[in-house]
Amino acid sequence: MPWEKQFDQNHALELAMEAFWSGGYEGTSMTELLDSMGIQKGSFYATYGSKHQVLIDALENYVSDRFSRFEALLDEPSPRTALEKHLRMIAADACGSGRDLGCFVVNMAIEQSPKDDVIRSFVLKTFERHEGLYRRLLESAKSKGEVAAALDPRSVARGLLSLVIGMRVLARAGVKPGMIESIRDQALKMLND
Amino acid sequence: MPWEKQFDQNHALELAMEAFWSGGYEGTSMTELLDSMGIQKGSFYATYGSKHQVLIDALENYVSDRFSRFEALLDEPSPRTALEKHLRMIAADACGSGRDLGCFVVNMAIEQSPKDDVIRSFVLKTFERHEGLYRRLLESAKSKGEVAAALDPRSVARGLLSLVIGMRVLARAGVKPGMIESIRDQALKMLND
DNA sequence: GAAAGTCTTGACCGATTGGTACAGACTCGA
DNA sequence: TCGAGTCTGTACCAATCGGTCAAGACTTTC
Repeated sequence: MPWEKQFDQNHALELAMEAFWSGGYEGTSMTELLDSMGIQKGSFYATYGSKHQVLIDALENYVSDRFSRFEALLDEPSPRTALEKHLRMIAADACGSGRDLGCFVVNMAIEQSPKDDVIRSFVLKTFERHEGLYRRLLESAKSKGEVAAALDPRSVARGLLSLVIGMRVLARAGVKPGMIESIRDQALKMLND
Repeated sequence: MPWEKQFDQNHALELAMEAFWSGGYEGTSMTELLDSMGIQKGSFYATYGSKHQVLIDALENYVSDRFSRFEALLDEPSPRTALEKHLRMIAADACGSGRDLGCFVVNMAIEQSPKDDVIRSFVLKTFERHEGLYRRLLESAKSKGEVAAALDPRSVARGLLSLVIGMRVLARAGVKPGMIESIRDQALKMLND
């Protein structure tokens, strides 16, 4: 049939994600959002339905993109090394150019979890998934003798998750890289007991 | 002179704090804010000047209230026990009735730090103050032989801060108490190396 | 080339935003 | 008792909020 869309839907969604990530959901007005996406109101509502739906779509894209890389860690030969690499990467992210963005999921956990059930359950699911990844890596490392036999994978996984979340909050708040590096070191130390 | 204020200024500020804490700054409209405070627009602007100023005042009250209790830990005979008590208290808070509030400072770090310089520097100062408290407690514990001589107070202090921040984020997101307890246990373990 | 169908544009909507202004209620000192 | 001075309640403000809709631009199919 006639006339393809004049803009790249996925690309516009990506731009929407960046806008929400940096400015928050309520903090990003439709005007700002449309400017960021480079499309008009009509196209927006025809394509995505609502501001809220775009937030959901953007969040899902964000998470699936991140996790596709995270979960590749499970295939690496040394789970401990993989986990260490992951932690270093997260810390590097929290010092890099986008450091004051923090983590999109964490930002939404704070802003929207208490008022929006859809966001809340998505955020909770994502945190559980992240914890589960850490736990499986730790279990695997344990079975290979790469970490102490006494280590409790579930508890350490949760500790790592909390540490990483805190790191992202601090990065968005604007702390200096030295702070992030200390936290990374503590995260690595957590694998030792 | 004439006519005292018909409402308790400090009490109204306390109510404003609760509103911002739960709903965020931009997420709390003037209408909601005034309803929460139980006063009228005229009184509000005559007394506090602006919505923004009330946020600052509320944040400062929140922090000074919390830290007056936190810093009392420095006077306790056993710094390690004091720190452990503090961590248990924070964890209990994150499981208690106000668990889905999270931490007001953390919430504002996410929402306003990147857009508001006043908030940003206040938040950073507060995080540094919190880190400093942990560090002093750890130094004191170290000098008393309550923690290992090899422990790096600065690094561990930063790890604890990050862990606690993560805990509050997770609590606001709505995780089950078991998660919080695991994180608390990891925080306590961090004192052991 | 005309009909059919999809896309973009921008005018428009009522509601709500944070903030101002002022009339009137009130309490004080003289 | 009567200003003087302060507080409260509310009408009002322009601006912006998220969202709708119809007119027209455009590409395709017949």
